[in-house]
Amino acid sequence: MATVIPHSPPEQRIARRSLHDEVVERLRDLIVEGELEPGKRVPERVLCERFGISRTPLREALKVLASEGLVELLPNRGAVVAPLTVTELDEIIEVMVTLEGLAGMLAASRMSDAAISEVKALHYEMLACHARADLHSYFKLNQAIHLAIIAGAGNATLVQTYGALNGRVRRFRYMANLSGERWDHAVAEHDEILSALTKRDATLLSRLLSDHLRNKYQHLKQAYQAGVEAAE
Amino acid sequence: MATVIPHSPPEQRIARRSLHDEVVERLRDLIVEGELEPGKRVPERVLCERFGISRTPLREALKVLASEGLVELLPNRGAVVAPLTVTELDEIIEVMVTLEGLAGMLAASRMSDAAISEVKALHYEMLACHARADLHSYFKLNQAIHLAIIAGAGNATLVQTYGALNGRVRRFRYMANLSGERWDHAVAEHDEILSALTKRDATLLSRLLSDHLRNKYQHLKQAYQAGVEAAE
DNA sequence: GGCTATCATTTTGAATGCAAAATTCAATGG
DNA sequence: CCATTGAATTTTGCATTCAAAATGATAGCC
Repeated sequence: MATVIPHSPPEQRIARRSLHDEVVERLRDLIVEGELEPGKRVPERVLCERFGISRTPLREALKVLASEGLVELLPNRGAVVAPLTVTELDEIIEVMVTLEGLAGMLAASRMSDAAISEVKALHYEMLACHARADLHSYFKLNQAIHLAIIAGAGNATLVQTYGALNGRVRRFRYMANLSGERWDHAVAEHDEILSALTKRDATLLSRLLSDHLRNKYQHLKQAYQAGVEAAE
Repeated sequence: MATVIPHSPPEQRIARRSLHDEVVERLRDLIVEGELEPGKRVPERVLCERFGISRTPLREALKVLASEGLVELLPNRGAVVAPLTVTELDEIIEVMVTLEGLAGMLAASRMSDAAISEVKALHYEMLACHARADLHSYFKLNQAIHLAIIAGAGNATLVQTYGALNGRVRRFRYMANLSGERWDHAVAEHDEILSALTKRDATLLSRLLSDHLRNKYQHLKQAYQAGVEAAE
């Protein structure tokens, strides 16, 4: 019995999109982009009507998203968009920090020059957004840079694992209203990151990426908790 | 809009087991324990009969397991038990090594004395199995020790993430026929691990756990590739 | 007036049914 | 004899249906 295949086949990805997969993706987007409020119940009926499908593929999609941690299924009581406790958030970030570190370590040696150039291009686009104070585009490019480096590690499992965690926290991370000072600091960190990547300094890149995410989250959390207290 | 809940609720886990969850678990076990051969097609019909259920909950379970990477769904062509390429295996281990390192770092400071004592007990049970050359029980206890340390990190997300990856490779890891020398070495590494944990030396424990997994896999892979070549 | 109990309605969990795609297998032609 | 084609059968994808649980509403009681 061969449990492991000696080397991977070409793996064409032409696979026709099933209705089920379509729904998983669209529903995931709705949740990740924050269009569906966390903690709110999501009756199957309204989603069916929204997507124009029957309950069977919708329920399949809900189970999948539940296993990803994006929705919570209450037995006999339907689905709710999974709320994040700060504890869970801390935990997820802790793991993501580690994975970013791994990505940096690997990407430094494995990324092609072309891929590094692309990151550089994204970086300068991001600087442009910073200069224009275009927060939304800045976030998009920021994410793109991080995902590019993760992908640059050449480890599909890492990409997938990171992606699953990222999906759970992205909603929260977009909430940040960067103060000018913090924003400048984040940009400075990104400069260092790009520099380390260009020099292919694995240890440094790894540390910078980990620290960057830790810092980003630290400030996000402070801002959030200040907001909570102000609201009370 | 509160995206994050300030602190976590008691979170009672009395939830009645739905038929769907039951099937996910049983099917996962069948795959992880190697009872279903990788790469083999799994017609819905035979699984339905095996579990005595209809296709609806079974199909839901298949989608979930597909999202965990344990089965592959070929559109209109059913499910196959996901085969592991050596590339994927390398990737998964790379991530698991990192996560073990994180677990060690955290567990060293966060585990309770009682939890450490339990690990110690498992360790000595494992030594007994080593002495008796009881490989199967040894593997079980080995897994239990690693899972206990991962759990000792006090990070549910880490447990879940590690568990998902572990499920994909466990089948393969059990295949190992440890040579006497390698087995002795693994036991020696475990001694060091227990010592570092007892001393709560985070850095050391982290490094030992990472190295241990890397070594274990390295040898497993060599043995496997030797086996493949011998079979040719 | 407020609270509980009972019943109607809605919603979920799972089985069944139906159409489309894939697989099987036999027959035909080279 | 082997390859190819095409119908019969099986299998999958999704919709529909049915039963059980939960929700909401109304009436009765304190």
